Parts: sequence; C-alpha cells; structure tokens
Amino acid sequence: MAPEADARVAADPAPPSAAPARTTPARGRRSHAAADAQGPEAFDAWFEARGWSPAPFQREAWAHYLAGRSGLLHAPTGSGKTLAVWGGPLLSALAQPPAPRAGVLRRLRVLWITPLKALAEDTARALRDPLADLGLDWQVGIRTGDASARDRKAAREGRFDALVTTPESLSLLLTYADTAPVLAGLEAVIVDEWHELMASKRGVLLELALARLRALAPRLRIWGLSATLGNLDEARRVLLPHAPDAPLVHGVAARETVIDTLIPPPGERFPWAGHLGLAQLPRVLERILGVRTSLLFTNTRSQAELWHQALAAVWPEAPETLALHHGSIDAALRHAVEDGLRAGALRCVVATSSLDLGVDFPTVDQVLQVGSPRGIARLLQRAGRAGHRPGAAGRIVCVPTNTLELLEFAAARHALTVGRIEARPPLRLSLDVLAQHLVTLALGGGFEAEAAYAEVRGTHAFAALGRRHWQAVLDFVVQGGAALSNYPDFARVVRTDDGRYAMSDRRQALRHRLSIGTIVSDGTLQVRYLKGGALGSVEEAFIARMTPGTRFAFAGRTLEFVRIRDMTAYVRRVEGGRVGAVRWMGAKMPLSSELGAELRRIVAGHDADAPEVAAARPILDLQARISALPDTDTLLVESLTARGEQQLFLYPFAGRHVHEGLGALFALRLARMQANTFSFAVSDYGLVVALARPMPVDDATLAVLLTPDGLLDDLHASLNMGELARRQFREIARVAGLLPPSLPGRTPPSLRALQASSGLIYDVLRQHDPGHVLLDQAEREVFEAQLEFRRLRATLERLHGAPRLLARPQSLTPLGFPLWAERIRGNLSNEDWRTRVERAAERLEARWSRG
DNA sequence: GACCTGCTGCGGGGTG
Repeated sequence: MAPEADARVAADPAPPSAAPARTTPARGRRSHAAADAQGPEAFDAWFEARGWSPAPFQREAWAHYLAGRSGLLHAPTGSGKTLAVWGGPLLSALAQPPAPRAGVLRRLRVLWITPLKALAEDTARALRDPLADLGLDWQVGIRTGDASARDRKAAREGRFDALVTTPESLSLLLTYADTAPVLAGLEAVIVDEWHELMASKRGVLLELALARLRALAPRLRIWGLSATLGNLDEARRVLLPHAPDAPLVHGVAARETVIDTLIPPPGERFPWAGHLGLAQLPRVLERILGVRTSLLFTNTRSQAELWHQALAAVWPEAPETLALHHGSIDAALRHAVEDGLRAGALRCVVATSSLDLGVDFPTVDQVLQVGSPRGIARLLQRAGRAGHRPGAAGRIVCVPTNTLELLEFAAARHALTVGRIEARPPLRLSLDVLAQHLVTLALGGGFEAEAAYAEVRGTHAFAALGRRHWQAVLDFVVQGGAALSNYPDFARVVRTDDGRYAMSDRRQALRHRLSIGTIVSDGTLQVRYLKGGALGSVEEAFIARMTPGTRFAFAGRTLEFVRIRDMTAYVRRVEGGRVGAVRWMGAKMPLSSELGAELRRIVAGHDADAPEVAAARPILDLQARISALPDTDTLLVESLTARGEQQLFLYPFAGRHVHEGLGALFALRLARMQANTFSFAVSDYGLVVALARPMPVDDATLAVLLTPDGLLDDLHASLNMGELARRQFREIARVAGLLPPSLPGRTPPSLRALQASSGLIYDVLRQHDPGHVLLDQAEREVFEAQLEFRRLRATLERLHGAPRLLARPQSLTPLGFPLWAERIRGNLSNEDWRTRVERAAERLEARWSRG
C-alpha cells in the first residue's frame, strides 16, 4: 500500500488559508505542459506541473467514470479523494467538449452534495482549482440555505456547470417544475461524506432525490465518497441500488492511529464512577501546553462548558487563546473560533462532535478525547482531526474519567489493530420522508402514481414498499388520511383530471418549502445579551428554573439571567466565579457493540500488557477476588443482598439502550415468577435490577430471564409503548409536514406548543384512524431507534446461549459500584448523591482492603 | 469548595 508520503502525490486541495481561488487562468502558474496539452493529456500535465502524479486509485476511479460507471470511493480525508471523483468529469469534458446548445451558455453537468454547508465554500474552491489550467471555462456555484438570491436563481436556471449543494437544497431544487430540464442534462452527482448521511433520514431524503435525478437523466453517474466503516459494501448498494456491479474503489490506506492514554499515577485516587474527568485537569493542561494547538473533545456540551471553565481558571496564556465550540453556541461565535483555528491563533479549543467533521484545520497538532469514545469509528474520526504530517502516525491523547474507562481505550486500540469498525445501518421505509418527497414531486411539476411508485421502489430505502403502504402515503398527502380529511391544511396534493398528482396552492407551496428536511430541533430559547449579541440556544426547561439574577456558565462565559421575552432569554455578562453550566437533555449515545465486545475481551484478561490494563490491574484483581472476572463469552451475574433488598447485576457490555430494554424485560419476567417491586438502572456496561423482596436466583432463573422467546410481546407488555410512540411521533409529524413550519421572522412555537399540536394529531389519529401508517412508523422507530431492537435481540440470543457465571459477592464490586451509584441518583440532589457515593466508596475501599 | 453526562446536521421567495 502506498505510504503516507504519497499524500503529496494526490493531496486534497490546499486549506482555505492558502491562495484564494483563481477565476481566470493564472498565467504564471499555468504550466507550459498544460498550456499546450490537449484532451486528457492536459490533466496529466496539470498534475505534473504541480509535482504530483495520479495515484493508482485515482486512475482507477477515472477509468470507471469514463466508462460511464457509478461507484463508491472509500478514502480517508486528505488522501486525494476530491480529485479522484472530480477528475472523471474533467477528463470527460477534455476528451469530448460538449457541443453548446443553441442559446445556452452553460449547462449543469455536475452536482456535488455535501452534508455540511460549512464545507461548500472549500469544496467549490477545490473544484475550481484545476479548471482554468485545463482551459475549461466552467462556473462552479454554491446553493445552500446561505446562498444569495442571485445564486439561488442561477442554480435553479442551471447557470452553473457544477453546483455544490446539500441534500435539503437539492430537494428544494426538485420543488420547481422548471428545474427538470436543467437536471436532465446532469452528467454526474457526487455525494461527499456518504457515510455521514446513509444511516439517517437525511440519507433517505437523498436516496429519493437521487432516484428522481436518475429518472430525469438515465445516464447519470453517481459517485459516493465514504470514510472507513464496517459496511462499506452495503453503503455502496444503498447509494447505487440501480447498479449492483458498481465498483468500490479503495483509496490509500488510513495511516496508523496511536492511542496514548493519560494514566493517573499509582498513588492517586481515581474516581470509581462519574464521567466528567476533571481529576485529570493537570495532566491535560500539561499536554495542551506541550504543543502549539490542541482540540479537546468531550462527549457532551455541558462537559465542554465545564472543561472550558476549568481550563480557563488555570490558563497561563492569554485568555483569548482558549476557546469553546459546540452545537448550541451561536453560529457567528463558532465561526470566529473556526477562523481562529485556521489562523493558528488558538492554543486550545474544547469541542463536542461539532468539530468532528468539516473543514480540516492544518494548524491542529494534537487531539485529546475526554471520556468514553463510545465507538471505534468515532475515535478514529476524532484522531483524524489533527494535522497530517506525511508519514507520521495519527495520535490521539485519551483521557479516561474513571477507572473502568481506562479499559475502553485499550479495547479501542485492539479494535483498530484488527480493523474492527462499526457499521452504520441504513434506514428503510421511512414513510414520513416519503410523504415529504411526494409533496416535493407534486410541487415540482407533478407525478403519475405508477411511475412514481416504480421510481421510489428503485431506492434502497423503499425497495420493499408494498402497495398498501404506498397507497396510504399517497392518500395522506392528498387529504391527510381518513381522520384528517376535514382539515384543509393537510390536503396538500390534488389529483388532477388526467390522473396526475400536483400541487398549485401558493401558500401550501411556501409552507412545504419551509418544511423541507428531516432534522427536527426545536423547543429551545435563544440566549442574547440585553444589547442584542446572540450567544446561542438553551432548552426551555433549563431556563424555566431560573429567576432573575441566577448565574450560569454558557458559551464559555459567566452569565446572569435577566428575563425571557419572545422565546429569548436575555442575559448580562458577569465576572468569573465557578457556576453551574448549562445542561441539555441530549441524546444518549450508547457504547457500540464492537467496542463492547472488545471491552469484554479486555476484562477477560487479554492485552494485559497494555498500559491502561496494567493501571487498572488492582481493580481487576479486586473484582476477581470478591466476585469474578468473566471470560469474553461468559455472562457475569452478581446477586447481592443488603438490608433486605436484593440486587442483580448483569454485565453484557451491550450499550445503554439495550440495557434499558433488558431492564424492562427482566422486571416483567421476574414479576411473573413472584409478585414483587422492581427498579432498575443501566450503564453502558451493564444493568442492575433491584428486588424489594429477595428471591432465589439460580441458573435456571437466569435462563428464563434471558430467553429470546416472546421478546416482542414481552417488550410490548413491559414498556409504555403508547407514550413512547407519542413522543416519537413529533419528529415524524414534522418530517411528514403535519406541523406548521416556523416562519422566518416570527417567534417559533415553544416546545410545549409543538408537543401539544403533535400530541393532538397523534390522539386524533389514534382515535379515528388507528391504522394510520405514521402511527405504525412511530412505534417502529421506538423499537429501532430508541430500543435498538435488533441489537437487543442479538444480545439476548448471545446471552441465552452463553455460559453464565453467577457470583454472590458480599459487597458491591468494582463493576457494580457505578451501577449502584446510578441507581440511587434518581431521587437525590446532586450534592446528596455525591456525598453518598463518596461515603460508600470510602466504606467499600476500607472493606475491600481488609478482605 | 467540590461536585456535576447525555451529539450533530438543514431549511423561503418575490419585490423594490
């Protein structure tokens, strides 16, 4: 495999700090060779003039393109992937300049889809770069939500040769009947960062849009770009369902990634539980000061705020060299941080996933990860954010926040060496997205039902769409379905006399365009200074608890709450002092199955020489002594009775969603054996079920608890499916166009109002149209997304067949302690909880050291 | 004073 030095050979375009784009041929740089070369040779000459030569995978991708094929290119960032897919259209244009159509100056030939509008500018620059040198007079435009009215118009009229856009903006293009002839002339669509899109509804929306484009331009080539993931071949099939033989081209191998864990010295007391990690502050600061620029990743926004605050308190440099970046901070402030990174003006940025993707910052020397990486792909992604020095390995400094987390980094290291990376499962049959797309089609010139059905079934997401569901979705967009047919707002599409489905009402059209997209986020308040500067957004529930004068940390500042007006929280800045940080009720991302499996392997005694494992040795030995350490495939169950209450600890290492499902399931199944009172708590490693009255538990009991038989029925019986589905329905209602979009310039509805209106619709449907397809979908999504049903079932199958080790320790064990702490959290204040956990830890340590 | 879990992404249009 080509060494990393080859990055120069096929490098991705210069970062934005480099020379600005040239729109006219730059005489000086235009090479002698390229100036004279004709046809495809000009492209080689262009490479040559830069001292580059095309890498084999680039030539491979170009050859496929020139043969008219679609494909998927698997390549890490910075490896020359842009030119690998852009070279095709360029070579094709050089080989055969298309005859200009009469009266048409330009023709939209290439559409470049990016999931991140922040990438559009750089991408456009990269695409423009070779054009002038090759003598191609192409205009490269950008059409995202940020585009000017002029650019929007130009994009719609096809006055660009290549257009960089987002999935949402592509959908918007499809809502105009006059874009059909423009799109019919397309030669290629390139989907960047396909791995980011494919497992989400955004991906489904794009699948549908691509099916439309294929119908308009049958010879269209579609090329996807993807980072490493566990199901690359599936990624290829999802993007290219029409081309089963499409090639999967592999770019240069990813460079090696070194995991460098910050291990607390032996004498230091390291937390048993908790995930904040501030005990590691001195070591982290030392690492940060050891290089020029660092990115410090945390897992949550609140944690980022707290780490920023803690670092600021001990920051020896100019305060403005330390910055904070996360998704709830105002875009302008975030852009300022990004600019600071580009300019090399920052020493450290504390960030969440908001900096996982996007523009590469060559100035970043070091990446640190605080807390569990949750998944191997995620750790790899973050490690890749540090500057690429040719030939050097990628390095990530990992900061465990508690003792057990040490092991996760050893587990991740082994996963990387054996190439175990998570798969991203594509979504299927997202009927809310289909409904939205059908309205788009109706608005964009109308459709004929049979042709549209065939087209939609040509996607991966809807390949299995049956007639009944198709008809139901069609009815839904025409009249809202049976229960909603009296509400004109829900009758969006009309069936015309010639049997076509169309949409003409201008108000409805505007409403639909405002509703396009699948990202649902609302219920937040803007945070502003009294003078007007925007800081970002927080959740209503967080601010609701405040009275004027309450202080909190947000956006890296200490603020004082003043008042709420028009969904805006007004604040003033106050001086320092440690105050509580904003908290959000975000999604709880579980540990991946892959990392969980690796962790079981480590716990079972593998990789004992890894520094993290060595550091955790005393804990592992203790666990073995007072309870047991399970083999990789053995399930450890601990039964512990104290003060008349029995606790069952299980450690499947299957991630918190699965453990939630198991908890509910076990409570139900235990109740069948004996009338009792149950409660449970989960972590990413396991769960604890507490029984108010002890009952005998043996292996036969466990076998009953763990049987996969009747899983579905039992889950239905044990969970409040109605309420879960009702909550899930809000997103579906929004995507399907049942909720009014927030109009620009108007105060957005509050979360309560949205919940109320989606809840109202949900109830109306439940009562009058219980078979409504969107209700089914809400329940399906609860199973798939919230419970991770497939993973739950797989886990249960694994556990049921696995050897079990039933231990009866006399006290809480190192594995059980965090679960116990989690369990008592519920009804205690933070402070009380903290005190109790602290006390218990001390007692246990004393007891363990005696035993 | 210590102590704190809970991600990201996009999006209008016509007139002056």
